[in-house]
Amino acid sequence: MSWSDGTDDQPVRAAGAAPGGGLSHRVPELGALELLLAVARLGSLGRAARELGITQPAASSRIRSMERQLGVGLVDRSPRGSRLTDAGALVTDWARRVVEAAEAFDAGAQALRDRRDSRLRVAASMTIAEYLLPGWLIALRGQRPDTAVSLLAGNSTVVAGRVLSGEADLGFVEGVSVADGLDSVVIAHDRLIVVTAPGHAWARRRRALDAGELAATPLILREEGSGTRQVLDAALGGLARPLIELSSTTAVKASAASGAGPAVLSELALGEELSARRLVEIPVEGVRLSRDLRAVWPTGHRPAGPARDLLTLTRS
Amino acid sequence: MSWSDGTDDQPVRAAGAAPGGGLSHRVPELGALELLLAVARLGSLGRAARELGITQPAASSRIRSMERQLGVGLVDRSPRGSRLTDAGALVTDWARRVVEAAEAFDAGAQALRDRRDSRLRVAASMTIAEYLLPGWLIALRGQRPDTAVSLLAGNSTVVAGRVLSGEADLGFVEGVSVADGLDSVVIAHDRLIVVTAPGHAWARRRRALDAGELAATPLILREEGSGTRQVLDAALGGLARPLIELSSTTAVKASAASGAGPAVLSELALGEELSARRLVEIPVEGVRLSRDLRAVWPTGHRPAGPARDLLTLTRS
DNA sequence: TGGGGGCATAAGGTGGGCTTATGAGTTGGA
DNA sequence: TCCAACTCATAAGCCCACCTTATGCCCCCA
Repeated sequence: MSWSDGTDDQPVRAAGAAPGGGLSHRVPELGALELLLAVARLGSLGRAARELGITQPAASSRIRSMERQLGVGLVDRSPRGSRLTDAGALVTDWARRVVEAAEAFDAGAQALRDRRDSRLRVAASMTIAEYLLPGWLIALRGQRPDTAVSLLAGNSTVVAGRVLSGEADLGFVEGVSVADGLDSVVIAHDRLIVVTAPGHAWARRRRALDAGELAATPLILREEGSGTRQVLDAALGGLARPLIELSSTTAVKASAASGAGPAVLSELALGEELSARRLVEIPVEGVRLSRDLRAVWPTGHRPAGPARDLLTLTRS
Repeated sequence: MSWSDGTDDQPVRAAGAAPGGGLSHRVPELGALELLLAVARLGSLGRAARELGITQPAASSRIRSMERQLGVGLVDRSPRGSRLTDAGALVTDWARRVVEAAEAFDAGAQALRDRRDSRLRVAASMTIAEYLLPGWLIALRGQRPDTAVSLLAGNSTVVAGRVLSGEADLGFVEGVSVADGLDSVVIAHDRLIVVTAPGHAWARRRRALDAGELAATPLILREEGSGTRQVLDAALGGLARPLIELSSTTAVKASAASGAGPAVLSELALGEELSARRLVEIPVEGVRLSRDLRAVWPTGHRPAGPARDLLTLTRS
């Protein structure tokens, strides 16, 4: 073997596409990615192994097999510790994204268990549960690690019912009206955005779209009955014309990004697509495409304890 | 066993936080998440199994063990196929995020191998390689599945050198100046953003910050020498005052989100943090915090073939 | 010069996930 | 009416990936 001295600053090298199929055969398991992050942070295979509760040989072998799998050296080993290579630093950044998504998955899934001993029972609409709640739960766990949270997801009616009946301590709903017997506070805004592929003609417009143009143009949309569709129909007066109707937000994004046409999506569902310019936002004026996201609780029973902690987190 | 009829619309239930430690023990492996997505899309365990190249019993067992692991039923089985439960739909949405991050990881890692047969050799600065290139590679793979891409990441000087020497077909750099002998086109803008936790005093300001205020306030920053730090120092005239210096973008985000103070970060590094309001943007005026991201190639040798395809993808 | 921290290698155990083989429920057409 | 085709579940067995323990080499420093 060769102890590299860790000072060679040769740039990262890399190459080629492969046949494809079976993502999990080409991407290391989550445990290996976690290990890589620990090595990057702690500067030693052994320390990283201890932190994850495995032995040093296990860590050594796992990093090595990850390097074999990727075909790239990730770590410069030396008798004084281990540092990432340039390629390793890049891979670690990409790995961090995967692990962060896994953390959000974990936070959500934890709350999806029906546990009687939970100290905070939350009811939330689908959009909020999908996009916002995992992040809140991670933040709440950071502040109050011992707070067990349970989540019930449903439409606004279900959420209101659970909160009113005391089966949930705090609710989160989207929509303009709030059921009788509930107090609420606006915690965020769900804005619908018109997007196209960067190459689309609208991406080069200088003027904002108006309601007439939007209503006259066939759009890539979620199916009728979806939340975003309802808001759009209401804003346009029930006139939205579908170019294609798709059943998942992901399919709509993919279709729009491939240039099939303009799409309308919640800004919560976009994010990386916009910053990476896979999709670009088309300004719109004269159309009310936003709705409030609200926390709700029984009138007069201002949230206290863990519910108050969560509410504080979510408010601007 | 019981064939559920798939029509019971009871809402999603869920609960509680757990001790912690060992993310990979609580989150299913990537292969299992992929399988879940395939089941959701195809509506049948068997079809999903065939698509992934495994047998139906393997798929059945894997979904079942995932349900055990998460403590939540994900799929309603019936003799006519399988549909997601409400909880399963939510879990699937979260899983999709993980798999998308894994796809970006894969696209990047593929390109990080040193392959001689690659048809397109790209050199890119770190920021671009980290945040933008994986998405471009996924898009390029969608259009030209047979194009093998190799990636070399380094600073602007290295990138320019490789492109000039013909070792790279196309380069991507950040910064104001372009080396002699290179033509370039602006493909995107890297804007630095001032962010704070939502509870920070600045989040309630009505006026935009000016250069003086920004220079006078200690900020959470990347270490000296980092790209974002250079831009900030240049914009402020070398005056940026660090409150804390951290060595990774992630650490800066975490620190700012916990309320330690204002931070300055590339908008590429933010995204979900902003839309989920873990961080909020503070408007700034009178300071030039943006720089161009450019594609570069040897003067006169306009990119052709795969390089042209990639260039087209990246341009607005 | 010995101790401690770093990493690698070798040998052995265990379990998760795969396969094949089979059975049972539902649907629809011969 | 019954068989073919689809769905999923269960059982038995195999194999490999990953872990552990035990050991050795290298380097630095007191």
